[in-house]
Amino acid sequence: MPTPAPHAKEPHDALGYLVKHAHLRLTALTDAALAPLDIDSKDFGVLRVLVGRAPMSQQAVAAKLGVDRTTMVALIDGFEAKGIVTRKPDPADRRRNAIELTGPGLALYRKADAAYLAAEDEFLAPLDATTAALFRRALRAVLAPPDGSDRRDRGAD
Amino acid sequence: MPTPAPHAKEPHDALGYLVKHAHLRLTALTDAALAPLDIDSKDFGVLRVLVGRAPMSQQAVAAKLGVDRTTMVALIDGFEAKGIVTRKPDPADRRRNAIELTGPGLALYRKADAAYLAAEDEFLAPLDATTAALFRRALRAVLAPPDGSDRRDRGAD
DNA sequence: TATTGTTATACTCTATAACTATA
DNA sequence: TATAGTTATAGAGTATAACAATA
Repeated sequence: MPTPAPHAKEPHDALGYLVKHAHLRLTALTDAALAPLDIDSKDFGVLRVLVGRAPMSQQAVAAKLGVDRTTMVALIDGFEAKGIVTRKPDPADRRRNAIELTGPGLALYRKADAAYLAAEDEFLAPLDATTAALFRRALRAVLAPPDGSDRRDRGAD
Repeated sequence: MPTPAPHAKEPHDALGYLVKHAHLRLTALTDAALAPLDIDSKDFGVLRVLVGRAPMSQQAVAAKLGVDRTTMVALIDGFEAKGIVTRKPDPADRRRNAIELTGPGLALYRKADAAYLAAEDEFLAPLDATTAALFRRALRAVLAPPDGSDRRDRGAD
């Protein structure tokens, strides 16, 4: 038989579909959880970089998140307007802006962190604790830089 | 309780970061694997819906993939121009286009499927077989319809 | 009146290029 | 010259709205 019968595969079994929709669902959950605080998942990613660290330049934050420095401008604009961060010229190098969480910004982060963790828990609810931990470990393993391979991180949060 | 010291969390520990970058990496791998066939991951998703099934309307394909019907138009345009699918009015309902894989389209799908599976394997390479299977099951579980009022375990797939 | 495919349009997101001020 | 931040612009991707053909 030259042409074996084509078998109908369920598209939803493709790993790409599963991972993509896992991402969509998790983002929807975290966005919804953070919405009452008037921030979204991407904003929270920035807060997470800033918290508990010395003031950073916008470019350093951008690099940590894998986004372009031009993309950071609007994000920091919004944070500054809300009083979440301060943006002052770095005395050591006045080309740089030193970005630092304010008191209210830190308070906001704490609420956001709780909301974010609750959303994570909701996302992982179908898994028992052991499986959830293994799931997390598997994700880390899969993202560990494959030696000798060229890898490019893109995008925030 | 004057505000406990803010702890610096590694942003890359957030589940959202892990899932997002897993998606980015897997997409990069599958896109690269499919590029020699002149298709990408999204095209492959469409092929996967069409293969081994009776001809479908554009809208049905779009719904299966969770995209808008207007988005399907250009995708099918490209496939038709390449001779991968035929697009003829459905005799039963002439508003519909019956989309069907051609012979060359099926041959292309077979090559694409092999390439896609190889990319999946590369993605999962850091995991042993048992963990990889568990990872897949966990993804399915996490995507199981959240509206299911009845929380009962349904034995995986 | 509702639905399928189509087109035109708008919107979101993000990157590239160019400008400024510093170094 | 080179770098950080800013601005304006462009591109990719996808959705919304309107229209023709069909039901």
